[in-house]
Amino acid sequence: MNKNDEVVPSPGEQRLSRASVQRFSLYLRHLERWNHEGQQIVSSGQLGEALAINDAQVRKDLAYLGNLGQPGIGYYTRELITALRHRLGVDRVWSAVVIGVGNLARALLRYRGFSQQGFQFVGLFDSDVKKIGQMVEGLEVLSPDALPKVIAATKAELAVVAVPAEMAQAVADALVAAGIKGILNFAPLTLKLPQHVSLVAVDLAVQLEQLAFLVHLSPSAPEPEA
Amino acid sequence: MNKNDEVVPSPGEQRLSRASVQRFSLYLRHLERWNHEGQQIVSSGQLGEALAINDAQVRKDLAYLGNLGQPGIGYYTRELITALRHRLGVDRVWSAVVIGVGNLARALLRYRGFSQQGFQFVGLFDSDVKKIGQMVEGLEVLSPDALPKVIAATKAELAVVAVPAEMAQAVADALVAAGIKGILNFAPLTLKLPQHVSLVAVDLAVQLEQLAFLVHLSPSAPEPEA
DNA sequence: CTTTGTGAATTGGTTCACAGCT
DNA sequence: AGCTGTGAACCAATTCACAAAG
Repeated sequence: MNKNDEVVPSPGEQRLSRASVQRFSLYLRHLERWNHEGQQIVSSGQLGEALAINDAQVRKDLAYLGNLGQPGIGYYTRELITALRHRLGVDRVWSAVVIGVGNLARALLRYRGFSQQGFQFVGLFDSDVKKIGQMVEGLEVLSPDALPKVIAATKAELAVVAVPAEMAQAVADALVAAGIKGILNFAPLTLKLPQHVSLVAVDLAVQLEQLAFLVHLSPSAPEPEA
Repeated sequence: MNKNDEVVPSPGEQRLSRASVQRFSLYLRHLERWNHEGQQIVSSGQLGEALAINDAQVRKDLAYLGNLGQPGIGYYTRELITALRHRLGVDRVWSAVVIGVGNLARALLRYRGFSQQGFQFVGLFDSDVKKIGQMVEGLEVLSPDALPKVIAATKAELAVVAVPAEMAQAVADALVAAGIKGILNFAPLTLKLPQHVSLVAVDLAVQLEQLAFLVHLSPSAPEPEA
């Protein structure tokens, strides 16, 4: 089959598998640590071992970043990091608002990994009047009424929804109306969003159930094979 | 088509796709709500719409539970719930310990969804001497030294690891040594575990990066097609 | 007529295996 | 020698499409 004109790999955007993007963040984390430890070169085998995946998989993934690999050598750590950050879109600052000031929100706000990766929280909202006005991790808790103004003023593009399930869809609708571009949802329901708003959902109860299930049907006898 | 001997669906364990299990928890959540609202019958189309997936997918998934569907009718909500809970292994109580008493742990402890699904937290551990002895959500914070005893005494099978990355592998090793069967890991690293211990990992920073990436390459123009 | 259950087709993702570069 | 990049093979998951059941 000739492939001259069928699928031209346009230099800007190759097709990249949903799953490989999941791994990009993980590569990045390991690379940043190794870079920090002074390691200047890294191989697909090393990365594969760290993430417990096949080395060919790693090369396939990294090939999406361009031909950064040096045959016989490996990849230059710094170069990979730069390319990954660029590809993931984290080579710039992302502003995010957080709706729902519970323990989960506090955990997120306090986690310094975010600022290291270029995320900053620029607004904190809760409909509980007892919380409004409080300072939490350096931010004042505001009424959700202020959402449109704050989002417009800060140009926040991302939002974290950490409210009870009953309120989550209404909150999401307000966020969409205010022009937010992506939502990280922790509320245990399936949010309905217009397709131009991106969604990542994390349901902690589902994860724990998942684990229970794995244990439930786990090979209880550790096979005596190396 | 005879199916007598080729792939005998042994009543105990059919092969079930990893991905479909991910969805079982989600089906269960919707079904429980609908059941609560008095809906006695549900169709694959309804479930598919709720989770934004194909209806054939739903039927394939549910077929793993046995032939519960009534052609021309749908599924009986109660029956589905019972079967799902049984299959997921959540038709019993699971005991879990939590290591690392930060905001994330508090969020988990406070979330009532867990107890509703049959999860109970029976031990809370932190190596910070300032936290040891404190009461948190009705549990006393203990030193990690007490892990083996508590796990033996409570027969806890699951553990939630919510400690900083530097400590996580050591904590995991201690949990494995104490006989834990599954770990839900929130620390941002890839834990190395013996294969008889199950693992579910949730990395919040990765999820936020994922979202940034989606927005980064999102079709910024909402296509004017219905 | 509605909805299930499921082979067949399709799509997507992973692993293999090796040519080619250093 | 060692390691990358990638077509081909393989495996897994999703969707199609339709026969069978109520």
